[in-house]
Amino acid sequence: MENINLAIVEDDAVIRESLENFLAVHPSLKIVLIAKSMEEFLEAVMYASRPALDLILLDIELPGMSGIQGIYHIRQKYPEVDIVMLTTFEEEDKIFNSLCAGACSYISKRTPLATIREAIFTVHRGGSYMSPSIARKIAQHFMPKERKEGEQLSVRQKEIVQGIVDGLSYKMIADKLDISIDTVRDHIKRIYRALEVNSKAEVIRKSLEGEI
Amino acid sequence: MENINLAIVEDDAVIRESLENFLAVHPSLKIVLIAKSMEEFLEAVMYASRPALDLILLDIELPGMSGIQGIYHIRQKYPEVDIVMLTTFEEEDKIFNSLCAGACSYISKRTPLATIREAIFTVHRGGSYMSPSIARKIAQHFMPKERKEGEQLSVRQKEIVQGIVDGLSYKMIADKLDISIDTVRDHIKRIYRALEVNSKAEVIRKSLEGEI
DNA sequence: CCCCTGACCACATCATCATGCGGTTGAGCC
DNA sequence: GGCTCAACCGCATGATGATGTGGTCAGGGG
Repeated sequence: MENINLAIVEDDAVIRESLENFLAVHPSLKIVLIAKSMEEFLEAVMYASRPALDLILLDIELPGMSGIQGIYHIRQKYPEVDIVMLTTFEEEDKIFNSLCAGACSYISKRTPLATIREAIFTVHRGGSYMSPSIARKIAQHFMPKERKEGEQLSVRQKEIVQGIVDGLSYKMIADKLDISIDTVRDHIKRIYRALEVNSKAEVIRKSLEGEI
Repeated sequence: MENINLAIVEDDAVIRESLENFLAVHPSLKIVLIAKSMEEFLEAVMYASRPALDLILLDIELPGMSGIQGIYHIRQKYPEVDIVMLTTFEEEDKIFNSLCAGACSYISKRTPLATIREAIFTVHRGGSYMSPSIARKIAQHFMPKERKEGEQLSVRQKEIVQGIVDGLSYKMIADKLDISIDTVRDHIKRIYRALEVNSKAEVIRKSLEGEI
């Protein structure tokens, strides 16, 4: 029933070939393209007669263009293709840059081949698989950050912050909370001191990044 | 080697008991507490002599306090405990609210018991497991949002936006990009028109929420 | 060649923000 | 009762932001 056309972009010959050997024998998987770099991949898909690519296994550390840069190129040309990152790197910025660029799965190279294959099917079914350590980093990304003591805001102050984040002016916040604009100023002065900032911009950033 | 003390908070008797029956037989798992609501759970842990709880399986739709509210209470009292959400809901806001509150794993109730048990071990080892459909939603959360046509910014304009997001004043942006402050103003005017906003606040919010 | 566009710059004006100082009032605590 | 503290309010001043009008210059396309 499922029939998945996939591409592999990986510079390490050992990994590339072991992936190829393992995946190729599965009746539902068809490896339509293998490349050692993004440049080679992009070149190849140009000459290929629209291989109806479903999914790409993509390394990050590649010679020339990085895999993350590669994601942008792939999504520009083939927005429908699912991109699965397969890499040794587990740094947060690599993970988030990949996901922000449009990858839909991120797997460690230490993962057993059978699990990688499972992930391919999962992704193709509209799901996603993340290696456990990766998933934990992602979960932590959402968690409330640690705040220095004394950086807590009162309920009222949080209401004011919310107003700022919503793009309201002091006047509008005052109206909304039914207090004087000078009181709004007062609150904001204290908030700035508590958060050690001195502009609405910083408050918004801190708030949106979960540092409140 | 591993020995995990876990609690289950779940109001549905069928699910609760099937979880209990399945998990209890495993030699490494010890179910130290079972509750039908957050209130019952919080009551029970009060009287328990610090059961050295490692992990909690938590439902969202509970009578009384919701599971998401519960996460805050749990993390306040037991910051070290891993929280695994186990629920039928796959709405984005429930997922993200849970993760933001401090859950480190989110699993659909349709998941086979064996997989849930695996997830418990994975989480206890410092990893995380998300159901495929959940993981996909999380991945999509990071992806670049669709923009209305004409809302694209030039490279230079993006640099200006970056400056704004970083909390810089016009003057600082001008210095950084080595242009006049009036030019910065000029760029910002055009950016506001392109994004249909009229304050730095809105630009920061849009930018941080991936709408640029 | 002309036109258009993006990036650059200047000047002007009003609104909003940032910040300091001073003051009241009610809730909670020793 | 006296203390502290959050929330409330007012005033004042300098800095920054928002927006308009107008202009130069270089590069790409018809």
